[in-house]
Amino acid sequence: MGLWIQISSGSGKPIYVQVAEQISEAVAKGELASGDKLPAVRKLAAELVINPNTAARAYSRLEQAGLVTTKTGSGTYVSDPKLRRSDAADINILTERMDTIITRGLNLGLEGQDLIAMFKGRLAKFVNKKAERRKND
Amino acid sequence: MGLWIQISSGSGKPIYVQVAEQISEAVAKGELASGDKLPAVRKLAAELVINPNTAARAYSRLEQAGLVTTKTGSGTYVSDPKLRRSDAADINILTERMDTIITRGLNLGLEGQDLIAMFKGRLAKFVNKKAERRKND
DNA sequence: GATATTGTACTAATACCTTTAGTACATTAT
DNA sequence: ATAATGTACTAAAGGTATTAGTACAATATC
Repeated sequence: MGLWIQISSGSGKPIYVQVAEQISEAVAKGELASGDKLPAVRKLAAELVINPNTAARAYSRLEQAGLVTTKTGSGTYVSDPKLRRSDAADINILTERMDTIITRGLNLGLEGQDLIAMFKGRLAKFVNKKAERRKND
Repeated sequence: MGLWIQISSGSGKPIYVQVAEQISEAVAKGELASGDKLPAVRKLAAELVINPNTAARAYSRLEQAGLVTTKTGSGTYVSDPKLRRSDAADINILTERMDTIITRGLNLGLEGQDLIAMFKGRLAKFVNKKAERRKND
């Protein structure tokens, strides 16, 4: 597997956020499955030409989100999805973010139906990726 | 109309963002309609006990988003929704944010159907507010 | 026209965030 | 043992964000 992570300096987002987001998305799409090992922080840092500390910070963020498990001396692994249970605070943040999106969409002149259609459309891209992956297993 | 804007110091969000977001949401829900005049920056600043510059910055952000129109010497007014057309860049940002939410939701163990249900649920709160408002007009 | 009201522009200071760098340490794999 | 892994800590440098203060320009009101 080549390294699909792309760092964009003009993105406005910090490097460690970009790395964490792209890994998160890969997990959500099933491109990274439970148990998969992530590159070592020093290796990832070398390939992306960033500081090892920055790579470690991305992993730290992912671990805090419960998405990966780290074992010193062994590596960082995608954690079991069944152990990633959502608590009330997580759901609250999710709904707040939905409200923000809905606010923005409605104020752009979109209708509620448009927003639902968009949301389903984006969601399909995730589910399809997962389905493709299951086929190839 | 009393002042419904609530500033929370522990929110992590800058004051001007909080103000702009709450006004945006009010517009999306129809609590503020096209043509409505917003409080003057100094008046808003005095009521919220913030710096007038901070209030002005919130308005500036809303104007950049096309949500309000400002006339120096006159005031700041909610703009006509029909003039708030969405361009490609706006839609792109919207879909990116949807992807972020979907990523987070799926990684929390939620199913696609759960996310769609949540999204519709949140959207309903906006549409209902608009319907209530139309009734009272 | 005079005055008040409104939004804007500019500077400055403070604080925070990000990134990099360097070093050292504990744990695990080989 | 040796190598490889993640972690912890400090430090410095640079940039950005936020707020505050002051002065200015345009409009409304009389």
